[in-house]
Amino acid sequence: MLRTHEAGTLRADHAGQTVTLTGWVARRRDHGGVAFLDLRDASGVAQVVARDEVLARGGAHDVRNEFCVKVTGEVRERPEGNANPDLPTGDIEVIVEQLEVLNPSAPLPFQIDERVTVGEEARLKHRYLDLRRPGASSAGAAIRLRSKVNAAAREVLGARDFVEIETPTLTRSTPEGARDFLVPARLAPGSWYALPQSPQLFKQLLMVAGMERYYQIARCYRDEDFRADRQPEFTQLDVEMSFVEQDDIIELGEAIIAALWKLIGVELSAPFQRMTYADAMARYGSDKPDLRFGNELVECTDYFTDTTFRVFQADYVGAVVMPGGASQPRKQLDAWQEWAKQRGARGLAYVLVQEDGELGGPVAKNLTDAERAGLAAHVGAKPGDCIFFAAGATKPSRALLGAARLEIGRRCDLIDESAWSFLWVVDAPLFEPAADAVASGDVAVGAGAWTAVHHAFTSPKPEFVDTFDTDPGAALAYAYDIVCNGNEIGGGSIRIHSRDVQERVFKVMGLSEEDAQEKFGFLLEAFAFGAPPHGGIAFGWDRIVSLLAGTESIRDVIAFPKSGGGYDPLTAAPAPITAQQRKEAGVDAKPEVAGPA
RNA sequence: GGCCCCGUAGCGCAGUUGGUUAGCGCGCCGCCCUGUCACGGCGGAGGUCGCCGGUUCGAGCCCGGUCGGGGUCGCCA
Repeated sequence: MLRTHEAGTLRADHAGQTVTLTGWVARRRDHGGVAFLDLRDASGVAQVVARDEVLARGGAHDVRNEFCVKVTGEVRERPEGNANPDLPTGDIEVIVEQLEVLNPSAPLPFQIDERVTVGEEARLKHRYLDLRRPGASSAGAAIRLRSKVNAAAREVLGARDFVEIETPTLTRSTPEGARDFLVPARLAPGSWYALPQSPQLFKQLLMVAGMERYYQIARCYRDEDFRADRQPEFTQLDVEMSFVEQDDIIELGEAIIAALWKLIGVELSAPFQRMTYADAMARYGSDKPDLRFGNELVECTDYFTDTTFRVFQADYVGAVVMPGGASQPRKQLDAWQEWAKQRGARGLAYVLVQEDGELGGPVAKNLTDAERAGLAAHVGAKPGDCIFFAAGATKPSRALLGAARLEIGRRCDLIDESAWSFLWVVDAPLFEPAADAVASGDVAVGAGAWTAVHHAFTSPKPEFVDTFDTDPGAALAYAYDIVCNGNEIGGGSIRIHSRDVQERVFKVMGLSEEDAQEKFGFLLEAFAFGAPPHGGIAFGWDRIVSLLAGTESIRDVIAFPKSGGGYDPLTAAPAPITAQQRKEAGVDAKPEVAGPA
């Protein structure tokens, strides 16, 4: 090693020792006759003092920020009154005897200082400098935490005899949910690999292979539009087990999550709360409710069952209360309408509960005296509150109210930011009407009236095995999602292992025998050879690390993230290819026509 | 793809109703400084105001378009 000690580890009991440190000049305070350098390495910072002959020989005056240097000198307790209580190494300093510049630094594109704010674009373009920035909330600290998170998960899984197995990243395009990234196959012009959206099919094959307990910290690829919490390549902790039931996977999931949160000093008590999908939707208008605060939706359909107000003559009427919302200025209430319209709703009806208990707002005068009399009590509103209503089809109305609940939680400061709320959402429907999926632009896998909510290999719960194809709308999936503070951080299911059930599921989805063979033939064939009952789960690793690190975005926990549009500001990828590359890749090969168009 | 916000010096930002030479902090360069710790002092350099077009006597500012970034909804089993 070029050094004998790490800068951040020096303490008063090192006094008298001659040490050699290596690192970067974090800051210099040059007094002419004496110069102080803060020398930073990964362990922290130590003050280095250069004086007299070292100064005279030159060097110390010329050293600037972020020069990479090697310093040899004696550790000394700082003179009386000069200790710095803000630094772990503040009691000591190193008196330079030798200073060697290992590598100078060009002027920096931005300052490497935890106090200075720098825009994300600049930080990503010079990510290696961004990662060099110190501090507990720095990007570098998040990346280091991520490594510990990986290790903790491996420890839990290793102790339970899980096998870590890598699966291909060049694979076949299969109709899952998202758009595939495609890679041209040079040796088969006109044919393409796809990057996996997840190792789903491979991990099921590994169960057929008798591995019994598989996991992988797997990179996944989905070619979809961007969001703050989305990257075109992202990471899952992917797990699959044979001979298990839902409770086994849930118990394992809780053990992993508990081990991760222990890293940040949080002791979680298992088992976590469970809630049915139906409950979550009814009470929170979301399949991933944030339980750090209450303020639940209130069902009002029955309350208004005989109403004369036409807006409330709907399949569903629900409400959510905004505490203290009655005092919002008109402009603010109008802004809520805009907010609702942005979400595709017509608006957001509201009633203001005045301090004297009278109801105000445009909706109130459309209600009968009897409706007005009991309304505040029915929804649990107090004088001074605002009641928001949604009426119409059940699903979108609840979604709107759920979004309003979250917005109210934020605006009214109802969320306990120090709390960790974990829950499992279970008993989701197995299918949804394909019309819903098509209406929302989804690409239905099959041509049927129904499409899988989770994916086509999710088993119905045992009690629906006989009836799911005669009454698809009622069937519940043997699936589970884990939710933390309103974020879905993982989800999985017990898979179908029976040929018969799988064929019936495909049939409900309108997937013909031939289609199924064409798309998943290799999996179906594998299942013919004594496939064991199995199930698993995948955790959204980036989001989990982001929650643990307390960062706004998953970008902060990825070493080299992409910015909007899938662009990498550092390498400037994606980039054009040469004509030669294009020719070799076979990108322009004309596929053979399969049949009449 | 829809909607909203932002592009001014290397970085972070200000710039009034459209009006003379576009400012501030940090950083950068030079000189000075022996106990600082976000050291300090003096001096200096650095700008096609994202780009194209329009309105105007005159545009950083107003209008249209475009590119880039961020957010949000759609989408993401």
